[in-house]
Amino acid sequence: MTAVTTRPRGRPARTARPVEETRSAILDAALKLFSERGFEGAAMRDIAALASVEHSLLRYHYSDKATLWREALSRLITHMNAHMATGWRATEGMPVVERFKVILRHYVRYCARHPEHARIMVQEAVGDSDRVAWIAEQIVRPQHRGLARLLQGLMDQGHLPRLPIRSLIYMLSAAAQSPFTLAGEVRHAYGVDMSDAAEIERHADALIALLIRDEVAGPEPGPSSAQRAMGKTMLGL
Amino acid sequence: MTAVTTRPRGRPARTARPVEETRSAILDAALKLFSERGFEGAAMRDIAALASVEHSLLRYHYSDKATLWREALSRLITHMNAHMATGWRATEGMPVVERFKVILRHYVRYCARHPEHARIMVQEAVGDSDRVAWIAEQIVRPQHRGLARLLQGLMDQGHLPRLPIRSLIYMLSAAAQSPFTLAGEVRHAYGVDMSDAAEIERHADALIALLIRDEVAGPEPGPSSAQRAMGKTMLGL
DNA sequence: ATCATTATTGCCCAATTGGACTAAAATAAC
DNA sequence: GTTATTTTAGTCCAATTGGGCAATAATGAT
Repeated sequence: MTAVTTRPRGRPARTARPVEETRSAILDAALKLFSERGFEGAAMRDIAALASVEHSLLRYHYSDKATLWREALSRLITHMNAHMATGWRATEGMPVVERFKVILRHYVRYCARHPEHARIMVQEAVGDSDRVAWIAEQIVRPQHRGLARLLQGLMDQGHLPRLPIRSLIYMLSAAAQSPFTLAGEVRHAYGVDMSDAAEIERHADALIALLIRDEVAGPEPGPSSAQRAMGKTMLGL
Repeated sequence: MTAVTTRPRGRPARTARPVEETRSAILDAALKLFSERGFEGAAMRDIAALASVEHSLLRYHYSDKATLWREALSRLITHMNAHMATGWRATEGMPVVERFKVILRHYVRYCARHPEHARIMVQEAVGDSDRVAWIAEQIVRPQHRGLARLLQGLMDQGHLPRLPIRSLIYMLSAAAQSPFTLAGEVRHAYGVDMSDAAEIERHADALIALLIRDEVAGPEPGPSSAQRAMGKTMLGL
């Protein structure tokens, strides 16, 4: 009565999927559930199910839950670095303001495509779990270092108000991420889908326009600040 | 053998604490743990322990976990409304820019004192739980309605660039909340305690200066935009 | 004084959790 | 072909989970 058609134990006949693909599927699933439910809330078995794999396999490839989390985030960082690096490289010779605008837009697009990123940051940035320390060391510090230099340059040239750099960095990145991190809320409150490409660009435009408010050019007496502000936005960015 | 000194079942002798205080302690604990670990991650028993109460009592006062969550958030909203209302009332006659600055500072202080608020918004703004819908209806929509009118006025008078209102609201509130929501990260990455009063005011200054960049006054030719930006910040806000 | 209601605890349960261990097929090494 | 290694699945376990329920002291009503 116990064994009628119980599937035999070990490795199944279909090893069509190469190992790396399996590992990647596991990390994808882990990232998704960790970001949606937090570390404790994400069950290993659910991650396994999402990756179409038995839950014991997670422990085979990644020795425990904390390791799985770290591996998933490591891969995310690698992707982010790759994405942002193209932005920095592509603008190497540019005047600093133009460069900043391009990089901002790049960043907004990344936030839109990877809302898990910001969500995990928020979920973990509390208490004293090892994970906060890991994030601060692996992600926040390197990222902020590069950004701080760029922002300092912009302030020195008067393209940005002279604010405490740390505040500026936090305001800037939060402003970039916010509508995507809160995409569910936006959908319910406004009926708008923030994964739509047009919405993404609109938000990038808005962020850039909020931060950089250059004069049109030259020393002409200039119109009222109201008219200036309006004209600016009409230009697209 | 089973019963040696087993405490008798029912209500204990010490009913020193009035009921309302118990209920309030439960909501405090619930808010704290929901914000730190998310809905699924927060265990009823842990909430109970934090409120120094047996876990069955939660089910007596609030029939189930979802109800407890809703009650905790309702009380949070009430507090927020009360806090912000004083800001709005206190500035009723003021010119719109000054009013905006005071209200912004008010909001930053609220964010600093109640980082749970933003953290819960982020954790829930995903998927299609009933909780997202509840938040959008109860919190986001009313709050944004009031803010939108104020921002529209500021744009019309040229104190803010003319951006899509929705984007502006999300950028603005995220920028206000960010360093407090991520306080753990800030502590690890910068060694700074964002609950410190001076840091709170510094961040409020930064936010205000980033958003409002009025001319000093009058139509004099004016210094370079670099000098202007610098002078501005030196003024405090 | 008696009785109903309120506020609280202790104990029970079925389901779920992270993890340990075992079984076995696929693959590579010889 | 045999053997070792890699990769997978199934089973068992102790702990924890949300929720159900009975017991009982405090409080209030009569």
